[in-house]
Amino acid sequence: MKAFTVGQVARRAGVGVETVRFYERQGLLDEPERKASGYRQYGGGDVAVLRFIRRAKQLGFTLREIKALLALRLDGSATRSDVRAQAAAKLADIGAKIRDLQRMRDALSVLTAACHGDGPATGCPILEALDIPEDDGPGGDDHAPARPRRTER
Amino acid sequence: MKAFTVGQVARRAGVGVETVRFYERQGLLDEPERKASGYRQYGGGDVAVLRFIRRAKQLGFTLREIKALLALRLDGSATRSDVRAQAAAKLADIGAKIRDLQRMRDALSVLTAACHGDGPATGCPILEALDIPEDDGPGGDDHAPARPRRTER
DNA sequence: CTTGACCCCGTACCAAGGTACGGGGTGTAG
DNA sequence: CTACACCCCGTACCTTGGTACGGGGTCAAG
Repeated sequence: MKAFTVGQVARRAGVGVETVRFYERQGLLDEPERKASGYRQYGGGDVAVLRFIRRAKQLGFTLREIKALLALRLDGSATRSDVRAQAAAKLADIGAKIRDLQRMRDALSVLTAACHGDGPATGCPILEALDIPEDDGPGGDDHAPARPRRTER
Repeated sequence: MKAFTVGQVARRAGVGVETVRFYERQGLLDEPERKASGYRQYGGGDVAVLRFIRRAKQLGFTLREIKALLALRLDGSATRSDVRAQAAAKLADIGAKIRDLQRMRDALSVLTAACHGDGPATGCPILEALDIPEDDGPGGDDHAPARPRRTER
């Protein structure tokens, strides 16, 4: 029977010892058996779980979501469509992030293209585009947080 | 001379009062004049800076980077290419993030496509792909952190 | 002069995902 | 027996970008 210490299991999974303890505290990894000395004793399954966590993290899942996936894995009544639902949600999530970033990139590259030459930074279109002149009109309270507010004195 | 209180400047810029104080602490916003009572007094330029910060955040700049951009804006010796350099770095940064997310998305959608039917979750390709069998070979210490380590006992 | 909305300050707290520290016990090779 | 590496535990700390809290002062209207 192979039994690993926390350091061995960490090394096999490619994470740090503190991380293993952290995952245990977060409920991602079951509390292992202990030796008489109090040392944690892990088996091959624990290495698999740690690697699972690593891969899922690489796919963009949060620890909270990974915890749910691990629960599905052990839940006999869970179906594939449960797993697919998680994956689809994460795909939507990733897609939204990609679109956000693409919008940022496009806006910024337009600005960068408009900024040529080597004059003083003061007139640079990038800074100018950011530097919005003060809109002092009477309806100028755009984007104000939704909280109690008096009329401006 | 228009002088605003912190609440007024916050409302005009579309941020919270606490956020204005926070930006001041972070050095993004200069410490304003004070009235005898200690109340901060802002002018139109401060509103512009706060709006600048908002826009730059939308473009994906961190507060640290925005601080640098604000410094460039005021630095007479800064050139447009200084600004372009910042923008280019951020573009590279955003591009890298997009590619990371695209890789995640592709990997996950391949898995999702492979998981069909409605059987027990146990056999689902998504979970199986994550659940890496233990590679117990002699060279099996991949991805170990670079720190002092004894040979495995 | 009271009320209510606003302002002051410092400090604590939130999410996420760990990392580090310090004081102590264990395990084993030499 | 002595090293030395490893393990235990709890707690504090880190990053980013704020948000919340509590106790107190200020300002303008009624």
